[in-house]
Amino acid sequence: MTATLRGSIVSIDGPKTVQTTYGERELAEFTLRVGDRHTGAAAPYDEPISVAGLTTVTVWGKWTETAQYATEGMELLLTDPAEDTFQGETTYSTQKSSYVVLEPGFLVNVTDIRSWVQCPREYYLNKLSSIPLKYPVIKGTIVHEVFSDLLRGRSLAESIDDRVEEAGLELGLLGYETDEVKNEVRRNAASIEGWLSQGTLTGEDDWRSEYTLISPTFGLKGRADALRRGMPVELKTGKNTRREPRFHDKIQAACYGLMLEERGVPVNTGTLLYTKNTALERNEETGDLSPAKEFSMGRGLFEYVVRCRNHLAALEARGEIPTGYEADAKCEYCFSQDACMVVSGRLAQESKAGAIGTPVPEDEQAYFERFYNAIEEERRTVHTAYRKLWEQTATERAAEDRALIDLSYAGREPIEENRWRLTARNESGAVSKLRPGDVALASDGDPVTGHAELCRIEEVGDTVVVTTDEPVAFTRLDIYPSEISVDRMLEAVHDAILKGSTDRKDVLFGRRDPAFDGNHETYIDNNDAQNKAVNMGVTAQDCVLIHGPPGTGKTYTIARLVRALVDRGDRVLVSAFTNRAVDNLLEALRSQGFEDIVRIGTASGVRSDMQDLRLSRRGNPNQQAATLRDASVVAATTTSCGSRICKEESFDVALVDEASQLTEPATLAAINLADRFVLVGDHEQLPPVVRSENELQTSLFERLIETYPDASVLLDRQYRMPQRIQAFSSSEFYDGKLRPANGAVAAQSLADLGVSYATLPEQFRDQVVFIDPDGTRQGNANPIEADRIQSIVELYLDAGVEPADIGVIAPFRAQVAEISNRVDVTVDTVDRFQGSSKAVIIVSFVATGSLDGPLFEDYRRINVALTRAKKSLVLVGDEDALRSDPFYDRMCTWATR
DNA sequence: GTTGTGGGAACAAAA
Repeated sequence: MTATLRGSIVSIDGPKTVQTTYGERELAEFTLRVGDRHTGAAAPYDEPISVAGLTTVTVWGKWTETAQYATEGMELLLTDPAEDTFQGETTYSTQKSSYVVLEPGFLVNVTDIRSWVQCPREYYLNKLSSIPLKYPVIKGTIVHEVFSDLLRGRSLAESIDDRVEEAGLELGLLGYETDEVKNEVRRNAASIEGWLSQGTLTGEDDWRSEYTLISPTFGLKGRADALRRGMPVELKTGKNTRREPRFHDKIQAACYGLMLEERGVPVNTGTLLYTKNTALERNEETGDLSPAKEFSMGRGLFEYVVRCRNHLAALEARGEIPTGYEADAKCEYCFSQDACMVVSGRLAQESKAGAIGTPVPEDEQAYFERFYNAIEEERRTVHTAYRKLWEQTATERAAEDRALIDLSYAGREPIEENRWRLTARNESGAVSKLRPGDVALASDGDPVTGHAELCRIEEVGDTVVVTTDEPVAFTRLDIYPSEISVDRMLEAVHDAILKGSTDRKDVLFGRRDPAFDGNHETYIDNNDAQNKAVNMGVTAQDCVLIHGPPGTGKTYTIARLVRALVDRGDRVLVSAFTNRAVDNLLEALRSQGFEDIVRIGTASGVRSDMQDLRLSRRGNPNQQAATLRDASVVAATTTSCGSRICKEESFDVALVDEASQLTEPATLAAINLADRFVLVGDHEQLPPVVRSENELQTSLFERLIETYPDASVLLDRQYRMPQRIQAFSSSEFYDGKLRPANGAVAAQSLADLGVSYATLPEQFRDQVVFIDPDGTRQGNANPIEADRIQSIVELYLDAGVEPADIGVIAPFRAQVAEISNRVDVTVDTVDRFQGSSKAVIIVSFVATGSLDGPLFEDYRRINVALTRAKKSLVLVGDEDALRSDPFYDRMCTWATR
């Protein structure tokens, strides 16, 4: 147990030089505010020191550099501080065993520390563009996987065959053949195998591969390639014939060493495996044939790592862009020099390497900066979610539905691709936000200090089933907050501004109206707006915005448009935020007889009836690559559009559905890949999902439809709701322009299902009904309201409505659970109901007393709820509470007419 | 104070 002191910085004094009994020494003083729950929460295995009010912390020696980049308001953590009493007050200072950590809540990846040590500017450039599709990278990944397989006892030949085949698509896109790759991997792997077998002979080695480490104290996370006798081992596919490992390679291993020590295991040795070091590459100085280089690591290296991390975290907290001057990088040898200079040149940034080219216009620079900051703000909210892994107790996390705890581990079985399927029982029957297909953290009870493995969920009911690379006897499953969408957004903004054409940017920045050119034809003969939408899509030179309110047949229209574009010879990218929306669109396309589609996505993300279109990464390189390249339609989520596989592709048109639910950068990820784009959405329905409050909340769809109304078309005829139901939505959200497509739609009722209104109580004989059950909100649920909903569902069932035709919508998951326990029909949140509909919809408002809360404040959410019903709509809520808000007041008036 | 989807992370090169 190590004591820690943690607080927010109130003031900073120093660094300064003072005379001590040991001679001249540097010190800096921080005044900290300690003890507040937010800044004072320490890791559970540490002993937090609590101090009321302000306290002084003195840091000595090299820790004083912290004072140079720290600012007031940042958080500071001191481990194992020396306690002193000075003028009656307790003060703290660093001693030999202390670490000073700045902004411990900002989680830095170990690989980011590594690149920061190479050059801070390199770290920044890596954030702007992920590792591209390049052969050395793909080969490196394969060698890593083979290494892991060897540690798990798999045979070399089998592993190489399997792992190379697994990378088929990427290798194919790079123009590589399986055999040449296998040979090269074999050469790398042979040296590892030889070295490994030496260890096995002595029988002393105890191996663990792919070890996930999270550090609450140092604000670090990462996955070590392997541990050998508890010491970190890192694999490098390159060559290093010098005596010493490369410095930044050592740093990477030292990060893992530091995190292992934090868990109470002393670490003094690191190993780097340079797999190109074969007998042919004998070290000239030492004659060494081994690919392995051991080095000793200790306090000095660990402190250096922590100082680098502090510097990085401070710069991020201040929102500054690295210049390269922060460290002593040497630009003349740097492979990234050109990229670095281009970015500095185009964005008018200061950089050690210098700049080339002319800056992009000022409004583009400002745009880049605004979105960069907004995305980084979003990143910090991901970090906050991550931090809750250790700041909250298991019980607290379970109570907030962020984890399933107290599971009983039930066993494991090996499955394909060298993975494991693990099973546990959820005897308490607790529910959580975790859903099948999610990536989660499976642990032995503590995801931070215990053994944890990243997993993918297959099943979460009474039985919990996950798949992992390494087995773990798991008893707990936690939500895993991933930065991937944040990373992809940043990259998309970078690509749009720095690599985008002037034509495209003119439109994005409101400098030129979108152009249309070509002859009009009839594609859809019974709906003018839909036909106009297809025509605009076909004749667009830049972009089209298709506004599709509920039930207006937008999916059908899009599918027709895609076919028209392909008929003309265009290659089309079809995208949306969710897998569900992408698959819906493909369903419409296929129902129109179109099959020339490749679906990109994970096996668990793609709907089962679209799996036949899914392109596996595994397989023959040429074949997989040709399948992708020859497809005239490629479909993927916007996040997948930012993957390195999709980024290699180019399209004539990108068509993005549900575009109003996408942040602007996420939309860019898709449209960056095409010459022209079509956005389809409805900004009167749910907006993008973001945690931070900034420009990410407005979709590109919404911004452009306001800038270029002439490039938009409103699908104004809806096929879903009768006149009575659609009236409120039409007048409140669509200026009264939304109308039923025809008389039959307008007049539809339960009678169409063979249900007689006469069998329902008088009150329910209207298509819109309002019921006030006099319930009380308890937390996010309302049990009395739930009881009433149960009886209403039974009324409709008794009248002859099929269970599959009834849906219940509630604003909160707690109420969804409450109602689900009572009825046997679909019950879900508004957010999850968007895109679907039911004959009978019952809406539970939950709120009583007042309508406080963002869920009720966003009227678009209600628009979604009210427009899901095809025949009958029942609103259940506290009329007094609802009438306290003018919008809900109008809703009640409409419903109680 | 609340809703929600993505997809794990780390993969290379060298004066």
